Amino acid sequence: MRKTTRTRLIEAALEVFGERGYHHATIQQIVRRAGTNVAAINYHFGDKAQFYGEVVAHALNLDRDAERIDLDDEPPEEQLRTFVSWFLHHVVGMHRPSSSLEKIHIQEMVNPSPILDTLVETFIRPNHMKLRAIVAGLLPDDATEREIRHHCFSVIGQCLHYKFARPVMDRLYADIEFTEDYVDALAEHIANVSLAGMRAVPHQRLVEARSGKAHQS
Amino acid sequence: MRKTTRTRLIEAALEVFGERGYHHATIQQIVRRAGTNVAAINYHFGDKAQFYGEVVAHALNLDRDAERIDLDDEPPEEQLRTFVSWFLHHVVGMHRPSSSLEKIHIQEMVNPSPILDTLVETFIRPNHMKLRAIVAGLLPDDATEREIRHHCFSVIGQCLHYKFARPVMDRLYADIEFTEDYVDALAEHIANVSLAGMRAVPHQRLVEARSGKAHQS
DNA sequence: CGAGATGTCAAACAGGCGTTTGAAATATAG
DNA sequence: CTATATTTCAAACGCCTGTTTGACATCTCG
Repeated sequence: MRKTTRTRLIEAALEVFGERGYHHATIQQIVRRAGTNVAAINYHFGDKAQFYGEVVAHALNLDRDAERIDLDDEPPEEQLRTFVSWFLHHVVGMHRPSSSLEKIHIQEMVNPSPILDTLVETFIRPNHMKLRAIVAGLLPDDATEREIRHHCFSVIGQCLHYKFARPVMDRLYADIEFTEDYVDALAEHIANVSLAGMRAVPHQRLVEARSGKAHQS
Repeated sequence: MRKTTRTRLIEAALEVFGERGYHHATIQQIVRRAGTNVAAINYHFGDKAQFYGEVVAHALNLDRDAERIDLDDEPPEEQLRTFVSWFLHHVVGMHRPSSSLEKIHIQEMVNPSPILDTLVETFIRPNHMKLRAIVAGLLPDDATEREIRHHCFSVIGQCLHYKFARPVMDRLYADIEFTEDYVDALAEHIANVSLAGMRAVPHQRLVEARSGKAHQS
């Protein structure tokens, strides 16, 4: 049995929404890629917004079945390295084409649509909590919520920069090529910086305590 | 003498382009804020693209006269802390309204227009080179180009994350408030992580050398 | 003053967008 | 097979872009 128009639309829309984002993607582009015409959107999904909602829901279902990283029996440092490498390769998707859900994830970050709430709860928060657990295991036991948060954001921020700042990077340094090996090296660098930052926390507290006393006296 | 329509247009456009970005900003919004009508754009600037070009050029001129950070006689660590704090407060612009040029800088990163080339050469590269000099001073003397670059991107990436990921952060943690004090704390955190990352470089080389030998044997 | 250059404005234009329509094609039942 | 429901399609609609037009107002200077 041939694919229904409905599924062809969803698959085409996954690509187009991933490439252009919700606002920039046009219904024309989607239906052309799906081999049908604009009225099909209205017939099957109502309007563009509802259509986008169903497309994201479909992508989230696909993702549920996808391979997951598991890093349970590794030491915490290795867990972080694995996570960073996975995040850089898959979510940031530098050398191989990343999945459509991850592309939409990126698009929603820079141009949020109402669907972002669902995306955060279903996709982003679980991944964030995974990282949070790793970071909490690397920081001292009495680390505050805020400290854990900040170190998580440091990790993610370093990774995402290579996605968001690509146009600027290419102009600053014309010779960067994001081969698979280079992304591996990037992952190692980011993990090293992050681990060093977390290991330095106890020492920083001493420094702060000292300057705190200096302020008081 | 009252302001000419031309300058009123440029000033209004600086705000609107900074808020919405080039593609999302409409001529209607700009001329309404400037108190004139759409034909003025065509008369004074030709079309929207040329208009945007002159607006950015104007913003770059304004920036030339703006206050600059100078961090010559401070120790390298303090230079980095000053830079991070300045970058977070001004470019990322978290608590007080950032300048229009910096808003446009952010907009162009996520949705590049042809003007990005000029922006990189005139505004971004100089700032990047300033950071590069600081980072080079903090790394070992034999640090490679690539190492310096990566540590620069780690610093900037951590900072910009608080701009680009704000919609997601607000949903992950509803209670974050970006007061001036909090941004100061963020700046300290980012500088700490980055400095720890750079100080760890010699140690990492030992580790790599060892694992390199292990691979060979 | 008053003619010519300069600046402003409301209105219309062309093009792209999402959406709707009504008829034609296809599939599904009785 | 016939009748009914479902799905597809080309065309048109209304809306909002950026752009252009031609008339009108304002300023400049001999």
